[in-house]
Amino acid sequence: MQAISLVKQMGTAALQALYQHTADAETLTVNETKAEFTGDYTLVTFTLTKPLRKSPEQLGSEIGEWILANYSGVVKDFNVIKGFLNISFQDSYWLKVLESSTDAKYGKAPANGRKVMVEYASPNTNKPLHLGHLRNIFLGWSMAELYAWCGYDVMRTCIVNDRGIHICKSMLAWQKFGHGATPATTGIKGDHFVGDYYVKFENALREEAQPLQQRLLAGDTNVLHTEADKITARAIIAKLSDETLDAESLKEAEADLNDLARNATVLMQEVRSMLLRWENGDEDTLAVWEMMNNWVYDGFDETYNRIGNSFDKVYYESNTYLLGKSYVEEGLQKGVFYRKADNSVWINLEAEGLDEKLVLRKDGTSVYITQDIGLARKKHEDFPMEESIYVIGDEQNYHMQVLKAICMKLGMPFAKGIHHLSYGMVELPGGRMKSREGTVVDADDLCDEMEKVAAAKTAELGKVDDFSADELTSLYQMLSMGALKYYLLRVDARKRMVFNPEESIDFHGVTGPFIQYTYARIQSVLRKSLNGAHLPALMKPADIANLEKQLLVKLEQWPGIIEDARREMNPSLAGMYAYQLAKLFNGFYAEHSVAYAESEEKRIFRLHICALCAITLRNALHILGITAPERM
RNA sequence: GGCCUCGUAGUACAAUGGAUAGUAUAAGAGUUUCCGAAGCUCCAGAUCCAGGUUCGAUUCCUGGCGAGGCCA
Repeated sequence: MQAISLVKQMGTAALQALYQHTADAETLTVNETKAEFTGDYTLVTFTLTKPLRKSPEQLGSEIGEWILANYSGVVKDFNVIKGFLNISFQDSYWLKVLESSTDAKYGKAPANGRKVMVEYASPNTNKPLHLGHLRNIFLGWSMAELYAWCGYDVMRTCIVNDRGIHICKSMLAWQKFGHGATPATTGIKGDHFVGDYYVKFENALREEAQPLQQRLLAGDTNVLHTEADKITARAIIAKLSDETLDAESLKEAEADLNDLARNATVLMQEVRSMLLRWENGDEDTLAVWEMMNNWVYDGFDETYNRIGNSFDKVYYESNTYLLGKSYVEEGLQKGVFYRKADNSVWINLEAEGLDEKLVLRKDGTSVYITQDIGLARKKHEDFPMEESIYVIGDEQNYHMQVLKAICMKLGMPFAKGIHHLSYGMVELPGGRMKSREGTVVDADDLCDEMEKVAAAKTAELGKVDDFSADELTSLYQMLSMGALKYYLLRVDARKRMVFNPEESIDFHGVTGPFIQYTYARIQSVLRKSLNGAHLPALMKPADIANLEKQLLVKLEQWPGIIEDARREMNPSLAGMYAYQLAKLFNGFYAEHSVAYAESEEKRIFRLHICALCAITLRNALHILGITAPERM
């Protein structure tokens, strides 16, 4: 049992025995004892004063005495300061932790027979991956690792948004301006190649739309094709001349007018007609579509490969976007959905605290949520999981609430297990990334940059001058990814975060390389001390120094930390833990010599501490998708 | 307009309602005859504002100010 649970258990037992007071262990407050006080763990007694009508000090003493008497095998001593009962454990309790020092999977849970699916990344095929995708991918990967570590059968999946108006834009631009160029003929990575044509399209569109917008502003609505658009435009134009309008509304109105102009262009007409051809299965259109998407996938694969990502199963929207419609009929029959006079289909989620939501348009086409219902069902047919995690940005919080609520109402068996791992956007020091302003940080560029820095720092220190070129490449990969992944994962997933390029390539402080360094350092000590031999059997030391004890206490927490991280879907807990452990180890290492310890018992004892620290650091990094190098 | 997040040192991040609110970075000063100095040690700085609940509030509630997002 984890020490913290043990203290809670002792607490509840004491309350029962002393006061016949039944308390749930989870209601007791137990913390690690602060460094300035004596003790390992602290039970807070303030909370008990009201039901038991005793002073916090009195409760502390009485419970302390009782625990000392009844748990003498575990508890060595206690002291009471105000409402804090500080408990010290026997050394033997902490020494037991080292029984795991030869277990490479210390803290890993056995298989529990449960299945979980993690969906993440989910890119569009019209743009290369960027920094935001990286946070998403690293989170998804790490969640999968956390679940696997906790004994689950995990499937990593991805839904590729490979159809729709956006990819048609790239296709049209390529047909118009590409002159048959390919990634192979130009030497440009496939996803960037296709992305470039998307940008070319947007530029051409802007050029065509601008004069139309000017004419609209001048009151000439004849540039529009439908009567409805003309009416809308007149309303906007009237609004624009309203001098009482605030700046924000003015901007909105201008944007609306701009949309009208864009949609009135020949280019947009061509794109829409291309989408129709695609939907009707036109062979030529499908051929171009397939060719260009494959270029993109080649590019994505290259990036996935260098960042160490892979999926067990990839879903394509082009295969799944029609699935949801079949559930609309089912929903209507169950009375969960209802049809309005205009033939559109809706669901009322007001009882769930949400709104009325459209699930089928009046023309019978599905909306995003309908497609998502279909995919959710399909996933469960493919892999009957208890839990299904969606790693998606927090701008889709509402959408995901709706998806879950609808699946619940439809009585889908997996509905309760749907979790939205909602993460915050990555921003730059100057604010949000904006493609129009060219501030989007490209994933490939970023990886290149990180590798350069890793190479430069490694060369500067000159510790691995004997490495081969391949070994160096592999090391730079580990270090650059260590820095980048740790930087993006150390922050609570739910929160917005700022990506500062300068800090992200720092190798000091709370960083991946700091932890990697600590690991490599321990490995070096173990190599030299053991000289290829096995770790000698643990010998009980005469005493345990403070820094040694702190390490044992920290190591003992590992299995609990990782379970917390999984349950809270927060990999940063594993990241923070790894940093704290590395930090503690470095402090210990500076103070105590391992190889030249004061006695043979101490030397072997410390070797065991080193071994378990190394194992735990390596495992913690592994869960973050980071590889720990033997030397660096 | 309706709904949802978030406001902590210069900056970036921590803190199940608990002890003097932690850590990193940026600045300065130390530290290598000995296991890896990408390390370690020392030295300062913060809870947006106003109320409320509580023995105790960064945390919970109400109002304000500020930032971001979603919906039509």
